[in-house]
Amino acid sequence: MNRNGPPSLKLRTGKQKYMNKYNPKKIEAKWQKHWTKNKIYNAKDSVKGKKNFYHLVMFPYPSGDLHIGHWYNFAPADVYARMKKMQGFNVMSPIGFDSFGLPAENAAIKRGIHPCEWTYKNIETMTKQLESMGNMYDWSRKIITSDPEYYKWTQWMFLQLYKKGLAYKKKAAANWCPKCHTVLANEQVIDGRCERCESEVIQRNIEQWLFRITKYADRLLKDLDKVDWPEKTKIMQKNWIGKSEGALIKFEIRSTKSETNTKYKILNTKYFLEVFTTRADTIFGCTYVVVAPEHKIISNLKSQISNLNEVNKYIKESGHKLEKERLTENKQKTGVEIKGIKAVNPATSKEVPIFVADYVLGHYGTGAIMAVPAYDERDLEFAQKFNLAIIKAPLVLQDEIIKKLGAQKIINYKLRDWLVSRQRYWGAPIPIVYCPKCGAVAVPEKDLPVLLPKVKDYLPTEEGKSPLAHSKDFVNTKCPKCKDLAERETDTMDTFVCSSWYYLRYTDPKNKHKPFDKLRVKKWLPVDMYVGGAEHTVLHLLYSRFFTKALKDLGPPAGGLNFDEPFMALRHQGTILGSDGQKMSKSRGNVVDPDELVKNFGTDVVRMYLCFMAEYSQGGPWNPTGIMGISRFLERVWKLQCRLSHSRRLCDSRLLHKTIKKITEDIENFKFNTAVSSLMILVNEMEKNKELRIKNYELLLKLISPFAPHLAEELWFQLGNKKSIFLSAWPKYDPKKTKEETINFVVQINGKMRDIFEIPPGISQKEARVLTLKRQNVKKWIGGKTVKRVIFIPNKLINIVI
RNA sequence: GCCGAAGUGGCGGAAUUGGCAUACGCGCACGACUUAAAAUCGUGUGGAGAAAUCCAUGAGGGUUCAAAUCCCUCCUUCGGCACCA
Repeated sequence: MNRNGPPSLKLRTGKQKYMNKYNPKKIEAKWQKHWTKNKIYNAKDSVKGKKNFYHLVMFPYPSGDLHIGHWYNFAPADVYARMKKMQGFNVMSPIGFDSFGLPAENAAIKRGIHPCEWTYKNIETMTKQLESMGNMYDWSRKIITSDPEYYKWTQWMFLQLYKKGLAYKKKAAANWCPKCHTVLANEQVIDGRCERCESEVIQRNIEQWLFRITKYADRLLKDLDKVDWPEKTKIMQKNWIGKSEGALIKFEIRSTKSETNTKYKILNTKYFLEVFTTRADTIFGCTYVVVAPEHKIISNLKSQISNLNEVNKYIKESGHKLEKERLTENKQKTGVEIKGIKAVNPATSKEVPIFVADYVLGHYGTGAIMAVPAYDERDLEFAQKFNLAIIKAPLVLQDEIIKKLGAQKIINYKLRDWLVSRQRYWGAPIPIVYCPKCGAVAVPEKDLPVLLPKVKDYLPTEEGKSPLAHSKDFVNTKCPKCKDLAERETDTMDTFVCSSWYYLRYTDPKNKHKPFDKLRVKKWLPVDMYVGGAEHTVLHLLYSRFFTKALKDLGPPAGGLNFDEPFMALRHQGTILGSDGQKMSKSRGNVVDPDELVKNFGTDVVRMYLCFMAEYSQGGPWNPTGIMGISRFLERVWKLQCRLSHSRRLCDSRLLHKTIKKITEDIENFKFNTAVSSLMILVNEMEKNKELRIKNYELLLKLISPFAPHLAEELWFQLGNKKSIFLSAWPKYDPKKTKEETINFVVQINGKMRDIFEIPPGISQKEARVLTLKRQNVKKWIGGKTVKRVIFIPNKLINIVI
């Protein structure tokens, strides 16, 4: 250890020049090796006398390059984890790779390399990059979601959900990306476009697998109260789940055979059209009703509809529309009246026309609405276009009318079931076999994993089938039940399925018999602190919460978890922009390369600058010269060693205690920028004295160690310590010493600051007044005028109103 | 359109139960060291003014002894949702 430097700093005091130079490259490599060798960051499942603390960052996708955004997520998070460790927690901070999924595949296709090779090569590169950060990861728990040892259990999870009816297959319109050749979950469609390639998404009828997340809508909403998450994120999830309370109201249908006959009659078998509304109070103003194109009334009553051809033509046209067209801003409302039938407004008993229009959504509520143009903008627009009656009828009491009409109160959610099948190669195969006799059969658990074959032909196809469908070896199998010839499901799972349970696997990454050991999970979960991007608000974060709840409900052996929220606390990092204030992109040429920065400044400088440069949740533009400030600062910390002495002279014990308090609280609150600033103030102060007590230097090293772990460790050992600084205790402060000895007392005249002087704490208003009025400055400002009023804030200020 | 966050020196940003606006850093200027430069160290640095002082936290109003902070109206930027009845 430390063969090149002096054996110990203890003797180097006073005039002696520091002999060794701060060489980040050398010490960073040295300590990274040392930490790995001594496994100081490997977490044991329990340590006597220590509380477990599960610290988690969102695991990266192996894109092949650890960019500055990753650094901004991981480095400050590591500062937090290191402080927790030093505060005496048994911290687990694992890392892995979310390696299945569309983007890897697209990139692989672009470069003509097999997705598998591409992915694992990237994992290798990124592992090295991650190691260069010097974070306190427990590498022994590394997981890779595309490893059969991992996706075996992803498949197992699917089967548990399937057995409980939480996974099901159905044929229905789904979001289809024509470029990626796959269906997408609702959450993956942004502005009517594919979130990956930005192609316009179209609706396509395809057989697909879904998870019944809607069953958990209410709990997903309610349990948000249990977690310490950014309010913004909670609100976004709430909006996404979209709860609304309303009523189902039945409109009876009357019909006539001919268009000229104006008399409508009740049908032989009574038929009711049910609408969902949150505004039952406006029912007297309902002048027509609208059904969605896919509403079953059209086929059910087709014999009664006199303009069936026209209606069917409209339905066909609206079905061909792009999802985007249906939702754009220049949405011109379209529709067709369904002639031959009328609906009866149950409140007024009047007959109203029925329309089919695609501004009503088939999948929400009952797919039918009562239109009240006087109280609803959308209905108004439609009514104006089609010349329909607009009646501003007085509102009635909601509850009373619901009762009177015998309507049913219900709750609706915007949330839709999670579509998990993908017609792509690079994912975990869905473990289902189709048998001509037995139908869909789950692959027995003992036969898992269903291995993803390494096929040459991994390109996606337009026909709506996974590339796996071309692999006969894969498709052809035997029915697990009757042993007859059968075929495998060829779709793979959405990568978000893999990431919905990875935080559980970290507790038991090598388990061959179970996805995880329940006791181990109990020791670590729920996650104490989760740090990652806000872009996952309605995807990963919602899905993981669903998984946790489902696993809890499933009970043993699948789950039986004793918690129903996976992440108790959550923090988001902001986005780092290029120095031009724009999003970083290769075409703009404003990309910041962290490897280059590490090469030039060292990891510690990069870590600390990321902490310092902005408010963490905010982020902001990269300032290429700002990093110099941190580089200089660490250099100065290094050089402080030439001032070391055994003298009992303290730098300023109040400042020391105040700094400990400030930094501890700032890190706890993810205010890394002001924590670094406090460190700078402390160092500025220490530099003012010629001598620095070793004890105080050690304290500084501890405070700086989460930010600049390598530098702190090096200097810590140079001082003669034999154990890692990260095994030492985080400094504590004396609350008494964080208070000022004297107070800078502010004098305001008419609310403006005119004087300031020192007072001992705790003096009374009377004393303060006397002292104040004696001051020359104050006399000048009062100038013989009458004092009308005096406001005194103890230990702060006095305001004299004249 | 709806929901949310934000707007402070030349720049990144501090300051929030209302109480010294601009901490800390970058940049800049001057000085020391140097043959010189870099590095380093020191001093200064919101604007106007000779000064006393005045003016400044997106704009305009308000509440208050006192407002970056609270209220109202508006503007701008960013993030999310977007025919969900």
